[in-house]
Amino acid sequence: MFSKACEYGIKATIYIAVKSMRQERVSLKEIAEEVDSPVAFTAKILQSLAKNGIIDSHKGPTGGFQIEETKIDTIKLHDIVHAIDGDKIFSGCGLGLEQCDARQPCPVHDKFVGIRDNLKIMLQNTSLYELATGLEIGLTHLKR
Amino acid sequence: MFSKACEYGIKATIYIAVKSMRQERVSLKEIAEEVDSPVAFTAKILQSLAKNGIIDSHKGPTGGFQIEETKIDTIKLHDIVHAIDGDKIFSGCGLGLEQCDARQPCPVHDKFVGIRDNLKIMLQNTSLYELATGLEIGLTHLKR
DNA sequence: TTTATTTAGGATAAATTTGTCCGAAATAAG
DNA sequence: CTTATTTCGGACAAATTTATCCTAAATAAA
Repeated sequence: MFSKACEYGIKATIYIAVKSMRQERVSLKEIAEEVDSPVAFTAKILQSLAKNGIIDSHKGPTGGFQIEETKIDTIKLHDIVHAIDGDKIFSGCGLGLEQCDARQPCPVHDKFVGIRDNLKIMLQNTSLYELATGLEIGLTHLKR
Repeated sequence: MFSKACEYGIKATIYIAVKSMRQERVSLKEIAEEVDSPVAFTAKILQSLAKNGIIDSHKGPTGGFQIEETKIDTIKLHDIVHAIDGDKIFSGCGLGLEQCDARQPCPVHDKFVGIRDNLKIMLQNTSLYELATGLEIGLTHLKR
């Protein structure tokens, strides 16, 4: 469903959010450990999240990643996925046709659109805040 | 959402079904043309569909692919996807965790399961017959 | 100012998916 | 039986995704 890059990116962002709610900055190394993801690859993903304004990055000693606390509940899962994978998940024909819409649909158009709308709505309605809170209170986990 | 292999496989199967309803067998070449897919790659996909009993294949002159007419309305989109991609679309954690279930969920577990159940139900409820019929009466299309 | 630490970013490599090529096997028809 | 046609199946190649490595740039602290 999601690419590996997205999986790592979502996990990392949630972890950063939890720490940010405690006014703590986290290093790439710590993130990769806590999220069980390859360090260098995770670095790339965090880079693109930073470029997209989802997270803040700081170089040097005491550097690391963090998220503005006020942003944590405005950021949605949708924003994270979009920053990493673009909108290819949300657009395009289910069977790969160039021209496919309600007027000239492919055989699965309607059914496919329905599912994808569900996905999009879910992503747009899920806030980073609720994901981070669930993790912080031990309701959910990020490793293994 | 679907792999390229799946996209080609679904389109090919629908096309074969339409022809089979007219008691016609179709060659790989014709399928690839009508479905706008790479010939050799399509051959591999048809091979695995044949091995999985979704379609029948016949070698030699007048050979080609077809689907038992009685099967056309019992075959579901789910069967095609499953034959090509296995059940990796239907199982596994949304964030790639090894252990993730209702008791020890990842942060997106519940939301993800909901979407995937929708997808599964849709695939299980969509028959090859309805897809083929829609194409035959010109309601849908497979090219471009 | 120097040093240690941390992210940025480019080059490269490994793995997977997508796609091609070609000879073998089957089989219908002359 | 021979030939032409069609799928089968293995080897190979290209493209994309995933992952690593290394140097540069920034920056905090001694």
